[in-house]
Amino acid sequence: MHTVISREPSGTGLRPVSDSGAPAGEPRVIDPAGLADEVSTDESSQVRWTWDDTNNWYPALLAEGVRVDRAHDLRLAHAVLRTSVLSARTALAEAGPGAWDRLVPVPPPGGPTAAALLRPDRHPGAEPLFDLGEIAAPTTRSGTDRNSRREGDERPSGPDAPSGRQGNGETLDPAAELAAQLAALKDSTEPGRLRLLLAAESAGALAAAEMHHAGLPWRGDIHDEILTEALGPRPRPGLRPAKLEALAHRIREAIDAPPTLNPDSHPDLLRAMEYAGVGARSLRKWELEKLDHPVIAPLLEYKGLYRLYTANGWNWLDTWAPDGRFRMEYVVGGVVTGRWASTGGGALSLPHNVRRAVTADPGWTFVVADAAQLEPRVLAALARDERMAAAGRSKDGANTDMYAGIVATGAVESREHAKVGMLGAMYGGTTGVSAQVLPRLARAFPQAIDLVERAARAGERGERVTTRLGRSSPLPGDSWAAVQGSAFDEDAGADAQSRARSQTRSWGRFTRNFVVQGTAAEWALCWIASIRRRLWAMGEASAGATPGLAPVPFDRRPHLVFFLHDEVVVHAPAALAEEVTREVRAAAEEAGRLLFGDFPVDFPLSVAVTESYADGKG
DNA sequence: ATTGAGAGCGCG
DNA sequence: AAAGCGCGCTCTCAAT
Repeated sequence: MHTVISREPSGTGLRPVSDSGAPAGEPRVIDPAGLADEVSTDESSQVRWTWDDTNNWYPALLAEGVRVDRAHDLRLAHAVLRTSVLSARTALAEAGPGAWDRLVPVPPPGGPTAAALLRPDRHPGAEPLFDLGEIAAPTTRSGTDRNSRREGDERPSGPDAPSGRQGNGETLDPAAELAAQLAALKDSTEPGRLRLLLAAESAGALAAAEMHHAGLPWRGDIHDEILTEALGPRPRPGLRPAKLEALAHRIREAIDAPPTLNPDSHPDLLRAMEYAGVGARSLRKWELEKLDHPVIAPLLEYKGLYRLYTANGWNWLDTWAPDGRFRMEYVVGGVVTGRWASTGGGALSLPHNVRRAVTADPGWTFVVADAAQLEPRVLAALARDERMAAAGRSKDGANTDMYAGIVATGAVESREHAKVGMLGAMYGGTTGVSAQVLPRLARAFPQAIDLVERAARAGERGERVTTRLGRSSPLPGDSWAAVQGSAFDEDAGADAQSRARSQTRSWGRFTRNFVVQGTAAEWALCWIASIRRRLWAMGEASAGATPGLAPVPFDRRPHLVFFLHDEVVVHAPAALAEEVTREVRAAAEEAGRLLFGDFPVDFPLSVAVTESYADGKG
């Protein structure tokens, strides 16, 4: 049972729709302010709340203390059904692109991204889901404060935000779209897989909104301590931190450069180094490390600290975690493979050296869980390669390292060879150790290697490939075909041909990786969907909720605070850490079964219970 | 002043 | 050791 929530001229529309897409009751229009009550009283009946974009509705509900169990995000679902080969022969996919294809993700409210997206110059050709015309235009930001939070950034959201109409005047009819999607599922070649994918995608959208709402606990004082220790005290605006300034001085001395040399200017620095005879042809870390010259040590140290200062320094702290929480702006399904992306704050590349600032609240703790060697295990299951799966299976409950297991089969000599060999197989490596051991892996695990090879060949032919649950890769763009075509011209030069060949192989590497990375993303989506359901269920009893009274909000129970491709962080009352650990492990088993049924593949986790994220593996 | 590129590095 | 997949972010510099 679905309830479609929509923005109507006279209020918020609620339409009951059966799983077949037929109306299942009288549509109603309610006062937008009453939506939270409506949702919370209906939550017991297992309704799937259906809306255009989760971020248009859910943040406001969370703000009122209402958690949603199940949802259907029409924008995300449409994107999957539009491109999946499993639903290619359905009315939805055969219809031309429409308003639902032009939607862009709605940013979570209250953050810098929401304000930035209101600028009319963003996303030419695409329209945000809210109507620009009805929202006061923010003042244009200057370059220097582009990343700073400001007063007045809040935009209307949830029931107050117009969602029925787009900026270009096209209308979105959520009920009609739901009906089209349910029909597409029914008519697809693998309804079960696609249904699971859409459910997982929408559950992910709920989890992302919840993680944004709760925020990642962030100790600004510890972060400042890390920075001060590494860089010296926070400098006045426009100046370098003391340690960076000192290193800049040493760099100039080592290459006899004038005090005006700015080490941040790559061309200038490279020229000065050439003049001093350092022999560097780039400033890449791993190339500098090969050189022997007095400038190398201070330069490498400078680069490291410079990175910390510019990417995760005091400005970052002010912008992204000013109040003890880092509120990540996840973009669910933001990567072609189905992985999440993020905007702002670099949430998905949080450097290890600042993770010490991620500290649990007093009386609470983190459960940090990481799926060990997720992608090779996914590949083994995807290819139904029993021998590779067996290499990764845990013996007597011990946490088996899959790469060690591969070594134990005798296929390769060392763990390192197993690792780079598998990575090369999944990424399409053609050189070095990875290429050397590939034939041995192919002999030992023919099914698994064959799967990625076939995916690569398909991509090279310009075909789509598809993940376990049905997410298909995009077709190469028009310029791809143009380059291919030009290689077949009568007068095609050698470089046109080699360009075409290199492009072909490159797309093959993309599709080769797509099936593995994309299926791993689906496993992870199922994992967090299961975790969030389990945490909610266990929290009800343990949080001391009283029947008849308002339930304890999700962020006063064990709850997800971070998700990073194959890793989660749960923030939980310390006393519940063991129970949380059990549930997180059970969720991993459940995810494996959902994707691969009874195929005997293990997805072991490494789990740490810790006050600080820095202690949770690395 | 603003914008787009290239370089480089962080994460999985 | 620095190839091969997927991202976001910040810097400089040249073009507008």
